Amino acid sequence: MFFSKMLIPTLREVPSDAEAVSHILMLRAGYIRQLAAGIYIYLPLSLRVFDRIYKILREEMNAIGAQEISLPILHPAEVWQETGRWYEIGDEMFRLKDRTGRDMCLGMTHEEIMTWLAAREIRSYRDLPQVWYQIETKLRDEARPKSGVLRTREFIMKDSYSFDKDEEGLEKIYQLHAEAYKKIFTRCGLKFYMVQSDPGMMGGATSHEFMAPSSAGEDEVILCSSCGYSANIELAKSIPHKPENMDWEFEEIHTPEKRTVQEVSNFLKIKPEYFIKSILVISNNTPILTLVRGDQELHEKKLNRIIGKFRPAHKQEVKEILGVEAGFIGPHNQKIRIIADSCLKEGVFVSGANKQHYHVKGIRPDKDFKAEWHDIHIPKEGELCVECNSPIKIERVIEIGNIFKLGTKYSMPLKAFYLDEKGQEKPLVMGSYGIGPARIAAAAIEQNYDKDGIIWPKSIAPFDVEILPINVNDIKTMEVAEKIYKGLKEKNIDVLMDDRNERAGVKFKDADLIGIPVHIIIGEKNLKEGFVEIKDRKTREVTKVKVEEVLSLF
RNA sequence: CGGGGCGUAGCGCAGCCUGGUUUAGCGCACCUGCCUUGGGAGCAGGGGGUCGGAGGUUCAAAUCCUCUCGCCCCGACCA
Repeated sequence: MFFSKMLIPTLREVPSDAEAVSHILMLRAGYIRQLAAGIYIYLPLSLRVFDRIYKILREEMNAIGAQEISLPILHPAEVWQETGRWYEIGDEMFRLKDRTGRDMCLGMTHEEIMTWLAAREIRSYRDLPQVWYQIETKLRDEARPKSGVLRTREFIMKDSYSFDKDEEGLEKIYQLHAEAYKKIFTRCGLKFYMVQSDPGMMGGATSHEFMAPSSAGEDEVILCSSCGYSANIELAKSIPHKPENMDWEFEEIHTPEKRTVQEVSNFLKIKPEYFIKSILVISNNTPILTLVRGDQELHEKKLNRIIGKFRPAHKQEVKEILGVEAGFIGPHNQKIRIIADSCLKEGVFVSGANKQHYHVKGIRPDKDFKAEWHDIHIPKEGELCVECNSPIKIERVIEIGNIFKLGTKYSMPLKAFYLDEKGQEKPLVMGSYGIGPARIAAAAIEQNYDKDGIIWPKSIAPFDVEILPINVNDIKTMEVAEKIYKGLKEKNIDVLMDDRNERAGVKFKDADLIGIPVHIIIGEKNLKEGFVEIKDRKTREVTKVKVEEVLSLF
């Protein structure tokens, strides 16, 4: 491919509304343009990257026996109504009507449609298992599209769905997917972790996420380097360090106008880790008192899984329900439900006294209050692993894939049944598995760039080699350039030739920006001695090579 | 949806506070010519703007006021 024939609109300056590295570089290097919030145009260079990612996806999916099919993006409402998601999902679903007034929606995922198909076409245990996948567009009306291509409203996803006769079969195909995913991300040149993830409010099911470490990510995971425990921070458990046990007697202390943990801590000269932080929340119109240690924060998602939807109580409500101003509330003598973080189970603490301007010191769990114990704090770096007691690390990550055990959540309502060996009708046991190719590309950039531009992993680069003839008006230069170009193409190497009549600086800058892994630089001076240069984009190492020997290196 | 920021040429920005010396400007990009060819060259000439939109105040609005649309960031959300 010749540079002059390809749409590669590079930008010298950083577009003002881009912040994430991958966003800036994809814009500057001429890979994408933005049409509207969360809606992108993919230019020729990015299509080449995607094609390479798709190829890897197909190879690895086919290798585990998955079959590619293609489902519509436009769906009739009825299918979604049957599983109830038509009603459960809110504004995130794009909805529309056809000309006859029939309700339709744009697919944000394809469990319903795949199950619809399975319900019609799978009848016998002899047909099982089946794994179907597609690489198709999804549409979600995201509340906040962000970070360029990382969170968009329209995006392509590789999604596969497995149908089995039982849990055992599901487990097997789930593991096959996990292995395939590891191969895929490894082949794409990414650093990644497979972590436990929140299966959502549906309960029961297991799920894992594949996470590429990057500061541009929206998620955080905790990692234990000693036993390998890894989980999304939304459900990750951890053990906070235990402070030395104090042998305080129960006593009320006057703490005038001292409300926050920090204020009381300073006032009493007692560290926050000896405090019980009491937070009143309202769930289902019922007040619940939640307790975390003074140096911890309440993890709303974790609490959400225990008590369902909730909101913090208003100041006025605290006074009405507990009879004392927020800031002086505590767990003892409370009659309402109490949920406390496990790290408060042992020890002697300070908390509000349920009396204006007073706190109590020497409060003991179980003796002075009863609670349901759960891990409800936000984990912090350096806390201990629940599995092996080693210090944990926290890293920011981009979610690049997930795998889900669905069970019969979709097969039941959509009546996707099969007949087993005994002629008994049973629901298909399902799993679903997703990968976002655009996120792979963006994560690859986030993990591989320098001040001059992108450094693509070889496997997903838009081209393998870029040839840079410095002076296109020099006949000898062009002769050699074209010879190498042809030779590489014959070897099935994807090569971009910068045939533009531009100054050397412009070509070098653009080549570095675009990030093709290998550059062959053809300059007049070197050529006089029979040499060209081969430059490694990543290491910037340049080697002089005899013109005749170039092709043998590839 | 809450909080913050920003909309002036393709891109990056100045001008706005304090309305009129602005025929709306600068850098880059673009077009023509010369020159140049190893890290985004130089000189000369040139094209490109309903100042996001609507309404209002005023003799006069990019500039002040009201409404509205769009985009970005933080948070909530993310089946």
